[in-house]
Amino acid sequence: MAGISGGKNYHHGDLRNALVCAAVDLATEGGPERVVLREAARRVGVSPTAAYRHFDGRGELLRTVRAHARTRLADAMERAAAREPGADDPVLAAERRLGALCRGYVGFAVEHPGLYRAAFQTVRPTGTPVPAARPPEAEIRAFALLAEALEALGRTGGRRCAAGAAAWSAVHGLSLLLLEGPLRRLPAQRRDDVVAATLAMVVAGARAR
Amino acid sequence: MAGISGGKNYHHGDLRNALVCAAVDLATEGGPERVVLREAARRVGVSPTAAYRHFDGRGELLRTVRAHARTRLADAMERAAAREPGADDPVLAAERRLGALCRGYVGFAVEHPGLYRAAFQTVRPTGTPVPAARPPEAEIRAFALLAEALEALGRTGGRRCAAGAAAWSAVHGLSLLLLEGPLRRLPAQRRDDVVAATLAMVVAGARAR
DNA sequence: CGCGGAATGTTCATGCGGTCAACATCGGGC
DNA sequence: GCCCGATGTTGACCGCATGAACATTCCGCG
Repeated sequence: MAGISGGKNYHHGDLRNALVCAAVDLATEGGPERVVLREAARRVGVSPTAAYRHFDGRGELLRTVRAHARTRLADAMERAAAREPGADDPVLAAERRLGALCRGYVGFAVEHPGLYRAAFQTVRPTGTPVPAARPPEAEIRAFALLAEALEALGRTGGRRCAAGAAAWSAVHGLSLLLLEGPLRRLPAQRRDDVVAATLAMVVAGARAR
Repeated sequence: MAGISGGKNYHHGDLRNALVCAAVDLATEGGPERVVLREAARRVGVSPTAAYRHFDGRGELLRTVRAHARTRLADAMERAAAREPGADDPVLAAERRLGALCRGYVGFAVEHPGLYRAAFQTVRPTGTPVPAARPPEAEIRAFALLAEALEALGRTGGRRCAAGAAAWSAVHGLSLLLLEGPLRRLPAQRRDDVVAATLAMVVAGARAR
């Protein structure tokens, strides 16, 4: 795993970065709950408390992983959309793009379950204060991509955000049901059926608007 | 909280039950991650290890809470559907029922965030073996309710399960985004918009089938 | 009626994780 | 060349899960 952000160069050289990479690996392997300070430090070969020079604690480490994971998710969606063949009909093209983005979303979730869960699971580990209020989903590119695709699909009834959130709900819920919910361990065939049905619902919802 | 299942009557009298109730309370207050053996035991006034006479460990306690939460969710959905006025047109009635079930679902999630999360969050606490494979979503009444409502709505193209899962994905994803996802802290007005948009998508998906 | 085993709880101990305070070390600027 | 601050380390404390050994209580059987 290459460096993620700029780094220092003192004793270790690049501890913050190294810890983030280790933490991302941990999340990839076992989801956010396995992102554990001591283990990250261990993997980097440093004492547990060293991390406190770079992070406010486990919480901030997790938040950093989350940002990373969200970026990778959006990248995966864009790659999926880029692979999608274009179409002459702009509406058809827009529908295809929407579908491809959704498939990219769910595909990422299925391929990197741990990382995906880390991207959204906002479970504050016991007694953490509620974070400051921010404009809701502004910084989440995955959402923006869906909302844009829906907008391109035509009249979203002035409710661009709501429509985007609906589509997002569908792919997010599907991903979680498949990953850690009751649909995990669904045979591949039926899983594809479910994914197809959900995509159909999303597209139908966009059309019907 | 009244008893949930049959109980013993030895030393404590009804320890298993008392522990389950305490655990459900904990989940209600702070979600599954706050369902912690020691605290449940503390609340019941018993030593931590006493719980091991009744549960295999924290995991089983959580599973019990989960079953309880799922039942309550389905109950809430049925209550919501029962409150919904009927309609002469059977299709309209079916659509109304589907909508009511979905609102009941999301409403339960919003009203009892912790319990709702406990109902589905299947995060095994580090290194638990994968549970035995079972018929996927058989025992989850919430899902069955949605699938039935969709079926009543007409031709589900032989893909009853898939269609149900799609609807389920939508309400589940919506609930989680609202609860612990990036949509939490959305002002009430916009939240209603998002819920409405999602329901519209579900119904449109059912129509378009 | 009373005894003995099983069911139920308790105490003690181990190991892991988060976090803090005090201490050690290194590196670069003066 | 020295000193301060940035970076790490040690040691300690606390909560949690869990297992082993021990204590207590109940209940059925003789």
